[in-house]
Amino acid sequence: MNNKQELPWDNPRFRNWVAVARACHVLERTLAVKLAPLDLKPAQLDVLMNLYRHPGMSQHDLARKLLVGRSNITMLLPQLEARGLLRREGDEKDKRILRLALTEAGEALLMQALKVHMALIEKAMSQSTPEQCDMIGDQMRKIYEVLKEA
Amino acid sequence: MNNKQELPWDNPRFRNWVAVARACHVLERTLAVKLAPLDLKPAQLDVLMNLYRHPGMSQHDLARKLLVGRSNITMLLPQLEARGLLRREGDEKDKRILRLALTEAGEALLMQALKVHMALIEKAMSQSTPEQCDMIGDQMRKIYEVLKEA
DNA sequence: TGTTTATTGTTCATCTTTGAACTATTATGT
DNA sequence: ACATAATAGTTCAAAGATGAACAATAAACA
Repeated sequence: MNNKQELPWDNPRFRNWVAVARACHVLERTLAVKLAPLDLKPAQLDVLMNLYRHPGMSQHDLARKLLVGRSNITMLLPQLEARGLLRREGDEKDKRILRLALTEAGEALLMQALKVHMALIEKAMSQSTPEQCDMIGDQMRKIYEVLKEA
Repeated sequence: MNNKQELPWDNPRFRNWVAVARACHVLERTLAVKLAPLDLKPAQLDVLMNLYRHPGMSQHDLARKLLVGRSNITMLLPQLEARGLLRREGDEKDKRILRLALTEAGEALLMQALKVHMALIEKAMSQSTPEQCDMIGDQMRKIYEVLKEA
């Protein structure tokens, strides 16, 4: 009669992870709306953020950071480059590599977008104490490490 | 000289949320890989899960649950229906509405997929104590509530 | 009742994302 | 040096997601 295995919904880990996924999804969606006035999408913001923190990175590095395919980057960058938000220049030693960096305009737009992003996250996480917030971050970093190489 | 506003990366809430988003992303990606043998994608699994828990729901309800547009559902369902995983039958009282339900085959496939999903989540969250896990879930549900109506 | 407004689901054009195949370049191993 | 592997980036076709416009139906209300 035991045709129904223990159902996932009875498992706290499952239920709680579903909540994580849902929260992520709404926040991403909301961010897209709030970013629209800047004519920027979340994926593009991710690019700008990474280039700000790691100027000179290659497209391959960027793809790995963003957890997307290389071709995705290839399709994504020309739009941003055409808007004068970033530069691509070939590495001198390794002619396969394109080094990426923000322009002034790119950095300026990033700062505007970060205000929006920041405000949204503040609002979302305003319910958590600093300790809770850090604990969440710690756990999530562990999850990332566990799954990264799986 | 204060040309750089306080940078988001100095803000714990920002850093920690980035970790949440990254963890979500890898888990989703990993799930897609592990689900491939069943010829099922995460989005399709979401559909099956919701129909299992809420049989008879409409496409509109499903779209809201999944946080996607109605047209997305319209494009998604025929594939699953053609595979005999679910039924769509018109509501008798309101002829606009299509009521959705899993078939036996759909339920069977769902159970297989849930094993995979469950195992992945167990692995990911194995580092957390039950208390931490519940706390994370509670916070995420709050975030969802805060953003849902924003 | 009859008219207006809302809701459900579909269609369609557009944009994104993806992965495989390809070119060019560098690294490795004999 | 030479052949073979691996790597960076691009191209392209296929699949997915999105939102606006639309048809059918139901609700609200005069």
